[in-house]
Amino acid sequence: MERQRERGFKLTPQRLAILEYLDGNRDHPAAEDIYHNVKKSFPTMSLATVYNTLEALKRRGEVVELTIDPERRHYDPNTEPHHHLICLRCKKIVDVHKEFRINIPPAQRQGFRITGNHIEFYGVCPECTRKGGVEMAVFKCESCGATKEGRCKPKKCPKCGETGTMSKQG
Amino acid sequence: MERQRERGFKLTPQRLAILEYLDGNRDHPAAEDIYHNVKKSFPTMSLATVYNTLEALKRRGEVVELTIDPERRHYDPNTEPHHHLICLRCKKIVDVHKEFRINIPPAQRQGFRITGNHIEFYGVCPECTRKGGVEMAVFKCESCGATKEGRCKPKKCPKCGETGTMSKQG
DNA sequence: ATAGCAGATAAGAATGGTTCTTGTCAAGAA
DNA sequence: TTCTTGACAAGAACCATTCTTATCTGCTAT
Repeated sequence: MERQRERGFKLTPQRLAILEYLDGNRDHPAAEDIYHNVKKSFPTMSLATVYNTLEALKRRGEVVELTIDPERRHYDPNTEPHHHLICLRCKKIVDVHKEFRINIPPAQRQGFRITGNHIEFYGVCPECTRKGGVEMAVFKCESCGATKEGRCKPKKCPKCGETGTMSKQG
Repeated sequence: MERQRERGFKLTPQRLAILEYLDGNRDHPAAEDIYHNVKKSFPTMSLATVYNTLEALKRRGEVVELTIDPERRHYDPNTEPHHHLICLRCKKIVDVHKEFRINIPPAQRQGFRITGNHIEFYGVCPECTRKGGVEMAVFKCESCGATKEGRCKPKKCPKCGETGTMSKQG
């Protein structure tokens, strides 16, 4: 990811913190995820700044907005064209780094000038497949103590929004 | 589309009106679109009823929810697996009725059990291509009088929400 | 330097699509 | 009839996102 002060994009400490969190991140975080994580090392960070920065990065093509999840938008710092695998159980999103040569015949093209495509593969991730049947577990947040029932460990606490703090309860 | 009273789904007049509006509709309407149009012939219709009905139809697999547009959810009464063409200018969504044989190699599958896929083709629709350059026009709603500037005729009035009421202003 | 400008920030209000709540009502069962 | 169930309308609540406002900071030209 470019980190230069150029074309009216000022690299402020806040933006740098967001860029650093995003850099190499493969979790497709939502704005709130970014906010909560960057806030740890930058307590005065505002959610509006996260949105502003994401908007600027989007315009500069340094981040891609994913509209896979109807609840919230997710952001992908990986801007090379790629596709996504979506777990229908735990809603996890993972990248697919393979080019598929899909040529849509002119008859189906309906006059459109096609410039790109994106494939969403739906399925069940290995973790959820393993927990296969109806097996349920309770997960507790180490940070705020909230609990949640589910088949897979939630990436993010549904209460306090922290990521990576949920662990399986005996 | 099935129109039978079965498995706890009561075919009330409201639901019938929604089903009739949806049946054969190729415009991928949002909940608000359905609400405004059904309201014409059913003035007491509530937006909550539209959402309830869409939820019920979704659970019964009679309608598919599209999360292509980050602004609002769109509903497609065409439940056969198909793909979509999206105009990046006017945000129009049209169906692509062709099966693409995409087999994702096990190395890329990352342990997922794949059950389906959906391809979004991005491009520019024929209407927007025609208006190619920077040409802009003003469109006025015949219903509420609101005006909007743009390259293509908006399907829906941004103010009153009626569809098909926008026409080009001299 | 100093003033002035442009863009960034924090805080919180506003927006708007979706969901929830409440009270009412109609249809079918007992 | 009375009970139960589900649907309805109206509006409140919710929550992700956007907007507004008032600072604040770092440039630039005077």
